[in-house]
Amino acid sequence: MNVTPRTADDVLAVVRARGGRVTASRRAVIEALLAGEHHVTADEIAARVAASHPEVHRSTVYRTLERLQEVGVVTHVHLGHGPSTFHLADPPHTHAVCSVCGTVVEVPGDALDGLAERLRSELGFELAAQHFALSGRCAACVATGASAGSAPARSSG
Amino acid sequence: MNVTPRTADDVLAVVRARGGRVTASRRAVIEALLAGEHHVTADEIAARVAASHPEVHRSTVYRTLERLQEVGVVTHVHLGHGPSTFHLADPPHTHAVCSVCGTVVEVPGDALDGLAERLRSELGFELAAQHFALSGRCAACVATGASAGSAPARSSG
DNA sequence: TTAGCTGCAAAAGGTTTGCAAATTA
DNA sequence: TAATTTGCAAACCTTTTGCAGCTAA
Repeated sequence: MNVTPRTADDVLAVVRARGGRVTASRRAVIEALLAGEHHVTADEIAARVAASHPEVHRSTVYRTLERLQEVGVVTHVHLGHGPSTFHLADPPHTHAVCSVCGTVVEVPGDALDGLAERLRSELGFELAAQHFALSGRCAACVATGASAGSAPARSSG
Repeated sequence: MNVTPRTADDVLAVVRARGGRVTASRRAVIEALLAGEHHVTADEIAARVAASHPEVHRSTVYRTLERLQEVGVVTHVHLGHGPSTFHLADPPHTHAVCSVCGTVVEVPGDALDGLAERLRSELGFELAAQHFALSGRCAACVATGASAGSAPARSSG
């Protein structure tokens, strides 16, 4: 049932179609999502929104993100120890996060097909590969021999 | 370098071998880990510890868990939206969490070998499959047709 | 003795919630 | 009008930190 709208109006149309209401706050959140990098935290979205709409409260951002996920146009991913990150629903793909330097690697969409197949046949488990990130060490850190220890990279100090 | 001790004394021996000190608090935390289910949150550990050692503060639990991870006898996994869960270091295996009912499925250790191989050859990425859980729907929920919506199972209300 | 632990209290994120006022459909 | 949505403030939960005293080695 997921769509992949590319404009704020598209997204808002879906929201309205599902009985949600179109408001300035929501448009602002959606635009922040459209303008953002691949992975944006709720806090970053709130900051972007605040730039043009200082009135919009963080709680509204959270509630809007929740609604957008219900509608199916937004997804969140747990990239690491920090906060969740959000992005517009995209063609299925997975993320792999380096536990040393925090780099996010995009994993080809079909890389988990075999695993998904096996989980389904052996355990009846239907994999949703987008919801959680894989963890490990990126090529650079493997080369350097760097190790994560117990204090992996944090987004902020 | 990871070992898999099965008694508190074994674990404490490793701690001492690494320059750590053996204390009542640490023994209590380790015993809570030994007694616990597969996946235990820091809070649950604190509760167990408090039963016999009311003096032990939550912060001590966290610091002890940190130390035990440095030593390599404890691991933590992000099972879902909630807090991290800890367990004694075990032979490598992965967890798959049902986003509907929260059931944790143990995934055979070699199930991710193919993926790991591919990540390594294509991206140079060294997968650490134990650190994050996979997400999806378990056999039961697939059968029922249940869907996660935006409010997946929580561990506590 | 001395480096490492501990308890305590307080703070730091990240996220949620109750409520009354404002707003959309 | 009726149901949603919002802002605000405050709470909540998990985890971290500063510090002074205690303790294992």
